[in-house]
Amino acid sequence: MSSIYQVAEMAGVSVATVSRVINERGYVSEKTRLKVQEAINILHYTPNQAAQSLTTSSTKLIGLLVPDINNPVFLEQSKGINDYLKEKGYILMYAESGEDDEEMSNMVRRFLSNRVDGMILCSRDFTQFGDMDAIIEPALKNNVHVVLNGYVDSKFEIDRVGFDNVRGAYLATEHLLKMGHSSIALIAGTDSTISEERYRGYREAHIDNHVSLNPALVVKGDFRQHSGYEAMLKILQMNPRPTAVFAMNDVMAIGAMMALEDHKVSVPDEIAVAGFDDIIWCSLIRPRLTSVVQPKYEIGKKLAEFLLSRMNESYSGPGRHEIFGSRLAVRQSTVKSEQQ
Amino acid sequence: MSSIYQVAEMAGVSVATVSRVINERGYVSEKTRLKVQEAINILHYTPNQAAQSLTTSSTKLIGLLVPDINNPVFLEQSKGINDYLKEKGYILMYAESGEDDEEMSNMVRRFLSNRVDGMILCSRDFTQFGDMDAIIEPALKNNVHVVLNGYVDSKFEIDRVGFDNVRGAYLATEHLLKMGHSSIALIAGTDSTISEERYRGYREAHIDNHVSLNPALVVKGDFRQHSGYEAMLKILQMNPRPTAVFAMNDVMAIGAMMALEDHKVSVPDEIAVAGFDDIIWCSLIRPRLTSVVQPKYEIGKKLAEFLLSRMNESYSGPGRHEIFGSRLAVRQSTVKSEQQ
DNA sequence: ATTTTTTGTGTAACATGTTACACAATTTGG
DNA sequence: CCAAATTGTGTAACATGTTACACAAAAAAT
Repeated sequence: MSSIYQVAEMAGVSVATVSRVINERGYVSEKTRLKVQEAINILHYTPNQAAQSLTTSSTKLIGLLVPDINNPVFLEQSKGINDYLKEKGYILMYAESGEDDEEMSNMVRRFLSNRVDGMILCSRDFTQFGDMDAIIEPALKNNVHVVLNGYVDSKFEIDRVGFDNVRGAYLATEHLLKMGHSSIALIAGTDSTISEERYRGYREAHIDNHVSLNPALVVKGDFRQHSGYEAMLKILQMNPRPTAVFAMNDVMAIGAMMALEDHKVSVPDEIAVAGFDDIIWCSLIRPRLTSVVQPKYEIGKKLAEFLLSRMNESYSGPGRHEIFGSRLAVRQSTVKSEQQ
Repeated sequence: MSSIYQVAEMAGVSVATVSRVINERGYVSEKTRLKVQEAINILHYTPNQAAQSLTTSSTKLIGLLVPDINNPVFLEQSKGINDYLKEKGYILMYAESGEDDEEMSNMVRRFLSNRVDGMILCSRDFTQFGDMDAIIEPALKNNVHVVLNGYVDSKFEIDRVGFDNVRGAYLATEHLLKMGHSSIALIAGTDSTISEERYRGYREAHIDNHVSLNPALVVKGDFRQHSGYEAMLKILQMNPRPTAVFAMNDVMAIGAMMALEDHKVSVPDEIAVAGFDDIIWCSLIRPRLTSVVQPKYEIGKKLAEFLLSRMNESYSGPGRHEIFGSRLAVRQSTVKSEQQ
């Protein structure tokens, strides 16, 4: 790999001059500039970002940690982050943590070791980590800013971007109630703040609409497709059988729909189904899946925005907490054909 | 950000000793080791990878360039790459090029500037770039290895991993012919090697099965969903109307199916549809989409494998070219119910 | 007890850039 | 035409690590 010294030698100038040419800083005569430029081209020289960042102490690198790259939710969020950051000259360093405590800590350390200028951590639920603060402390103590997507109680002043899960679940449940269902099964996710909040929305909608809650209607899943399938099998056994199902995320809702298909139960005529997240699959599957719309792209963008404003110190106050609102996309899976 | 000097000072030893503790190299007494370890913990010190890579001239970073992170094909491929590389201690630097010449060149330069140890470039079709060699030359001239996913004529000895498009298209077409269709419309992609090859498979299957080709049945798309929808509208106008459609990728096939749905044409009874890539959506949509299976994950893995073998010099011969074989996943979209 | 070997630690050079400062060559102004 | 201002270039220090080499202390061998 060629270095600035080789370029300097080939051009017959000092390294300082080469640096000036590259960074277009200070005085350089046209004649010299051309000589240097030519040497650079011949050697295919590119400045070593590592060495560069030693002096400038900025790498233009942002660490992004997501639990699962394959999950459409995080994917779209990443897209929002990437679009915003790329434009500002930053480049992303992706890493997958798989909702694992240890792994998460490792990747944060790895980011620090690469001297990222900042990092964005995403998780379905940070509360599961015994001590989230311990994970991010190394970053903060070294003045590397961190923003979070999700739920945390932190003693640090940290920016977070979240989503109004209570309201979202409320909307979906209310919609089902308004469609005349009074027995709505719930496919829940793993124990987490996110699940709790979505449950709360489900609950409140019942209360506000004077429909009594039946704990027997709650079946637990793990946010993955297969668990949705399994949960639906259990629901089909129930007696009396619920006429509607609300799944805490789309992937489980889709699993549930597959179970219904396999058992020749028609959606929405016999059982209506609603999901959460509004991933792209909702419009692909038939009947199309009613779902709570989460502005994933915008959430990503906001995360990036928060981070950058911290980094360039245009903001340095207490931890901000932006909660994005919900909207329900009503589709075929909850609207009987004669009602359409 | 704390440095090795601060650790050394706090522990009352020299930087060399701290370095020894961190890298577990050379002799260090237990007592000293503990003192240093403690200082590291207090300061939350992490070695600066940038400085480290200055001396070791290895960053453990691999650049990965894909045209579109949102495309399920590249996504799964990335997963294969990531899984393989992560295990070996490498970390990925993702970048999106959007099938753009300029952008691609930029990102390669960016990778070099970050002194990646190697890079993997993916494209649907490299031939579209006027001079692909010019893009990768800076890397190769600096001894940074490059592997490609796709089609290129290069003067360099470069490893490539591809897929047998001719055979894949042949299988899909043959299947449709065997199902009794003699008039099969083709939704083609943008002009590219990939399209040419898939066309060749379509053509050869016709010839081998003694069915005459009808150029009027070919409609051009751009590999995106909407173009599949539009193409299908044109196909529906044809007279006589074809009884089957083969789309050069799944995304277009799905667009086509949506058009058929909107026009209440039943699949596969009135028109059979087959796609290419076997993305996850094939199993989500109804009827399930018959598609050519591309071992995306394995292709990603192979790319990573090729790269690493070049990097650690366990291989340094001429450019390898691995072509993965095809298989057809037959699903509902091409098999009439009474035949099931 | 002396020599040899092993263990433990520090000094200084190097990897690749940036940049403050010094100095020389031009150009400008009176 | 000479002082002042501007322009052009080099030297050397610094950023943060690794490591060869030197040297001292402790342990083992004779």
